[in-house]
Amino acid sequence: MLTINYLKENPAEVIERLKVKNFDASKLVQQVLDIDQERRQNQQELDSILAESNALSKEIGIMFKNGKAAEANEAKAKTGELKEKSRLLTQRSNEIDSEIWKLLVEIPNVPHSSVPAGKGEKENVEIKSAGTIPQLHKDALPHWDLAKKYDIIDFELGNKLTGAGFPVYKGKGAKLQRALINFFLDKAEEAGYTEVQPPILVNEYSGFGTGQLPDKEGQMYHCTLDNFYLVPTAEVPVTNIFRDVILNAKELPVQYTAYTPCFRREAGSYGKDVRGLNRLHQFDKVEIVNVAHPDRSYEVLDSMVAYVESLIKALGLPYRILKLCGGDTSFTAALTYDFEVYSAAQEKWLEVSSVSNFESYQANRLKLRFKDDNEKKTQLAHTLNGSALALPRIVAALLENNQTEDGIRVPEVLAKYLKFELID
RNA sequence: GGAGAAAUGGCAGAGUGGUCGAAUGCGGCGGUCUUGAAAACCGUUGUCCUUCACGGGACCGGGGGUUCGAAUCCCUCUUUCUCCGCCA
Repeated sequence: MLTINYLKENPAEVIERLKVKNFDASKLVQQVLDIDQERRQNQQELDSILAESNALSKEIGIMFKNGKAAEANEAKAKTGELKEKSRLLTQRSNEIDSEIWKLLVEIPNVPHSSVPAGKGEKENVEIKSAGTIPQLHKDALPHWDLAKKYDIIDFELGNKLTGAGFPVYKGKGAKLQRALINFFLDKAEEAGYTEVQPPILVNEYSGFGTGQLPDKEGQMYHCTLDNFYLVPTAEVPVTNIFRDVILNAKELPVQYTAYTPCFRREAGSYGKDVRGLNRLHQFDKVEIVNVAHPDRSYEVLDSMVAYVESLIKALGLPYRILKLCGGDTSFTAALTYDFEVYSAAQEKWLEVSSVSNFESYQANRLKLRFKDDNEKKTQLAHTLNGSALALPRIVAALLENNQTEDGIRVPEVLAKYLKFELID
């Protein structure tokens, strides 16, 4: 969430820039400012009451020590009124805090000044397009048919075990998954990321920290008995490693990578785009997470974009990079680049990565701060993350684009992870 | 799952109702000394809210309570450790 101080200092700017996200913040911002005014006044009153009562208690203690019990008991009588006052002020203070909190979580992150206005996908700006779209032979098949033909992914079986959107990878299909995960993790390590294996169930504090809760509750699978959520992305557990943490400025940027399965309910998204691997309830993904100094977070974002691009290039897939418009940029992000690869048999661009700078929006929820050795104050850090990469659509594109009459060629970079060059 | 013990500052570890935000040691930072380093010595060393500032307030695992006053007493939750049971 945005900090109150930021809202207080730049109310007009916040309102103006949120229009790019098609969000009218004017009312919310005003409400926050009004309540904050009250909060401060309330706090001051409470503090002075407490100061008075602290002083009185101290005096009473000294009186008892000096054997002046009668005086002490007299003084005690005076405390009743102070207690009642402080009780009321404390109660009001709690109410105010929760009111402010409710308002703040409803205000989206302010988009970066370079984010174009726009309502949806169509207004996203293509900033780069590269690679060659392959000419497929005339009997070329979409990946779901290839999966069946070579018996590498079984959608019906997953349907039997769990339900739609939970495929079973078999034989060379399973090995391809494993190879991709290892390839992505090894590359991330080379790029300076530390590998972590986080839990894939998280508590509600973690869900809140990265912004999935409270508003996107319905996107996650919820284990109600223990109140845990299945992670929709490794971003959640990995970023929450830094919840309530104060880093030393020298440690920045911190770079973590993790492979996890990801679980998404995808409620309400049935229909045309969900065939085969295009949209699943469970999928594998390697994520990269950065915690950066505010002054350098956009450099870090650029480096992440370059890194993700290098992965897609290495796999030999045609791709394009989009800068998302305001309407498509998520609630919590300030700036997002999407990567899409071209899946030649479906003749479709598939989103395989989303790289975002959240600036201090998540950090404020997480209380993730850093401190310079020679500075007294702590400062909120910036958080960034990106898929590097999500497997299913990469697999879909690889299968479709690399199909030949003899079988499906496997990218050369995976050679050291696989004992075969052809899926046949 | 059952029984018991514990949770204090970066770490270790005092503190069982009153000037305790908290002794002491280690570590960190600054300094003296040194050609440099070590040792020794001196100083400093948590977070948050509020205030232009002085100052004030909150925090000793989380929440609640008792009391004029709580790190200290009570309730509750969480976590850790030990023992038993179960188990990959």
